[in-house]
Order: sequence, then structure tokens, then C-alpha cells
Amino acid sequence: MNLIDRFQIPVLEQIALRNPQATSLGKRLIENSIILFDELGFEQFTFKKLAQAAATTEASVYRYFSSKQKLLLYLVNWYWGRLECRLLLEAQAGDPKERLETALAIIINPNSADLSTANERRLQRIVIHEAPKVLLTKAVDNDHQTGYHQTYADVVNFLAKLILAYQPNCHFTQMLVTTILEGSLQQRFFAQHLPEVTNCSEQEDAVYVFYKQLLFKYLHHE
Amino acid sequence: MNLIDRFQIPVLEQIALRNPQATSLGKRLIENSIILFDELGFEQFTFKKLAQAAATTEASVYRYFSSKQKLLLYLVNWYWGRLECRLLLEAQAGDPKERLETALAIIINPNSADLSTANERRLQRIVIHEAPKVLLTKAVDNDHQTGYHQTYADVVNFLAKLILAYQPNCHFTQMLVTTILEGSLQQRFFAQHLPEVTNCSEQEDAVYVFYKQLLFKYLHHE
DNA sequence: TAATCAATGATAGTTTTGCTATTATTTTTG
DNA sequence: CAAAAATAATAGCAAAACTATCATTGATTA
Repeated sequence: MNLIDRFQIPVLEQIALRNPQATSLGKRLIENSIILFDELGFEQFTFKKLAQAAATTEASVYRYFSSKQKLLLYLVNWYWGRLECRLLLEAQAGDPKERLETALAIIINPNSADLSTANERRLQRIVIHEAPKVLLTKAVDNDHQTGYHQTYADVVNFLAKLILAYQPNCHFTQMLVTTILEGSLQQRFFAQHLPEVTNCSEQEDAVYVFYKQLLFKYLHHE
Repeated sequence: MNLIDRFQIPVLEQIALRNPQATSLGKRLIENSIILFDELGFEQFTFKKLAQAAATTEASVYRYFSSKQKLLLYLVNWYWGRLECRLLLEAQAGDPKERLETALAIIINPNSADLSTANERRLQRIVIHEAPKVLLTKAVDNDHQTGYHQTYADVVNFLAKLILAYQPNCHFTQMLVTTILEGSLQQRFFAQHLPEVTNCSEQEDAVYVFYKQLLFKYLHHE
């Protein structure tokens, strides 16, 4: 068991009606929703199917999550929460440059080592394929006010601080961070589905190499 | 009337069941769907509401588009098709650097001048807020094979060629293009809904300035 | 001019999804 | 053991996403 696994990833309580980590049914729902979102996609995913997979009823699912949007939001928050934990644990040692490089490796290849579980890899695929569907919504302003996207903003700001520690003159730090964060996820999607708009077939770690170049070239010019 | 308005933007025929530009009803459907997608968002948009707005019936809408996904895909394709036309018309003069700068201005601020119509601004908002919902789908591989995303790929490759004309040593050209293309759209969303993860309040043309810096710093280092 | 045909309107119906409500049963806890 | 909470079982509703049918209109052409 890794260090990271000893931590309870805090997920905003308000997202779920009750804490799914606290009960056996709740854990079953999370487990199965990760599998089902990954395999069916957001559109085909239904609480009925989840209930069937978790051997419970639709009504019981609704006692944990008021909608499938909220459930997905919960999973996405968990992803960013875990990433934030890893950043706090692993990107605190060394000089600013080392810390920045470590952080970049974590956000771009969170599942690199064989350490990562099947569910973590599923979860990243879910973030890549489905996360925009609960962000790009008419409800986003309400959601954000309620704090549903705060963990994401925290990750962005943690990375922004690392950058400023390395290069205090950097302008547009947040834009730089989100460009890399969102871009690297998107490249994974393109690599699989629209390969002609990436260069991912050229080398194994193309995504990491490219965004590292992009980041440091941008910063060295300041 | 601008030069660009004299061109019929070609939209892949297979997306619609019949060409909506060819009939009065078809044009009404396009007009009203732009307004409704913008105002309601993809989730709240229904063919029933569209039918009502266009003073027709649900059944008639289905004779043009087999689903609201296809209709959105049609609109998104129109956006990229128009952008491609503008690039071909306006980014062909001058040396490679000038052409690249012009192209960047077009893709990042397509609606800058007062030239742009209300519908064009709506259409860009639709691309920003809704386009991922017809891309990040289990159907994406089929859709791409059918050519539904070809116009987008063409825009990417046009820009990639401009970059290579300016800097033939550039690696990861496609990744650079999609990073800028998608990133600039995303920054518009963030600016409005999660302003703390951008730097868009700092100056009016932050998005353009940042991505221009990012692009040329990356290329000058090669 | 009459017949024809494609597009549209009008209407109805089906299935699935998303969600709520009710009651019974089990499990937990004081 | 008793009370309270969680879950199961079941039913039902409203809206969305289509599909089907047939009447009407308006343009084309023989």
C-alpha cells in the first residue's frame, strides 16, 4: 500500500446526499459507477443500470446521489482531490525546478507506474471523456458557488504557486496551468479517437515531453 | 457584406437528412436552433421547443435532423467550416510569420470586429459550451469514420502547415495547434464561469496575448 | 388543366429515462 | 429489547426521444 492510499481523499460533502465511503452499499455504488461510467459513457449510464450492477434498487441509489450528474461530479472531485493530495505529498521536496518537474509528471502521468489500480485508470478515462459534461452546464455558476469545482481550482492554484516560485515574473500563470492541465487530458482523447490531430504515435511519452517543453520554454523566455 | 459571406460554407451533407440551407423551413430551423442552443444549453434543448420556436412540428424537425446531437454537430461543423474558409482567404498573404499571426488572430478572436453578427457570436458560445458533448461520445469513432470531424482536423492541419512553414524544425506541431485551439476556447469559458483559474480580468486581450507568447516562445526555442 | 409528387402539418402512440412516493423489511444503535 | 435508521420492493408519473400514419398544400410536369 502506497503512502497516498493511507489518506482519505476529502470530497465535498454537499455533493452526495450521504457519504458513500461510510457504508457498504455506498462503496458498492462508487465501485460500480466507476466501471459503468467508463464502459457505457455518461449518456448510456443510468441509475437503473447502476442499481442492477450494485445489486440494489434505483430508489436506494437516489438516497446517495440526487442525479447522475452529481454522482459524476463526485467522482471527478475525487480525482482532483487525490491529485491534490499527491501534489502536496510528493512535490514539496527539492528546489523550485525539481518541484515543478515532479508536479508536472504527476498531473500528466498520474497512472504511469504499475502502482495504479484498474479503477484509477478507469477514473482518469472518466475525467477525460465525461468531466466536461458536468462542467459545461447551465448550472455551472450555481455549482461553482456551492464549491463543487473548488478542488479543481485548488489544484490549479497549487501549480500556479509552484510556477511562481520558479519564475516570479511569469504572467498569465493560471492560463498556463489550465492550458497544460486540460490540454494533456485532451491529448489522451485525441490520441485514441482523432490521432491525426496529435503526435502521440511518434513517441511513447509524447504528451509529457511536449508539455514539459512548452512549460519551460515559456518560462525561460520571461 | 464581407467577402467571407459570399461563400457557401460547405457542411458535410451526411450530417443532415436533407440540406437545411436549401429550404425556408430548413433555414428557420438553423436560425432558431442557434438561438435555442445558446439560451437553453444542450441538455434543456429539445426538438419540441425548436419546433415551437420555428413554428413547425416535431415530426418536421426530424425530417431534417435525426437527433439533436446531429443538429449540434451540424452547427459545430459550420463553425469550423467558416473558420477554415476565413483562414484560406485571409491567411495566405505575407511571409510565414505574418501568415501565422493572422491565422492566430482569426482563430482566437473570430468575432473581434463589429462585423460579426449576433448569430456568429452565439455560434461561438455554442462551440465553447456544447461542442465537447458531441465529441466526447461513445459514437466518436463511428462519427469520425463517417467524416463528421474532418473539418476540424482540416483546420488543425492547415494551422500545422503554417507553423511548419515558419519553423520547419517544430516537433509536436499538431499537439501545439490543438493545445492553442482548444485552450483558447476553454479560457473563454473559464473567464466567464471560473475566473480564478484564468488571468482574463487582467487585460482585455489576455487570451490572444498569452497564446501568441506561448506559440512564438515555443517556436523560437527550436 | 389535371395528375403527380415531394414537403410539410396534424396527430397519435411507444419506449425509455429521470425521478418521487409508499410500504415493508432489515440492520443498527441506544 | 426497543426505537430509529437504512434499505428493499414496488408502483407510478411526467417528460424526452423518437416513430408512424395520414391529410394537406404547393410546385412540377405530362
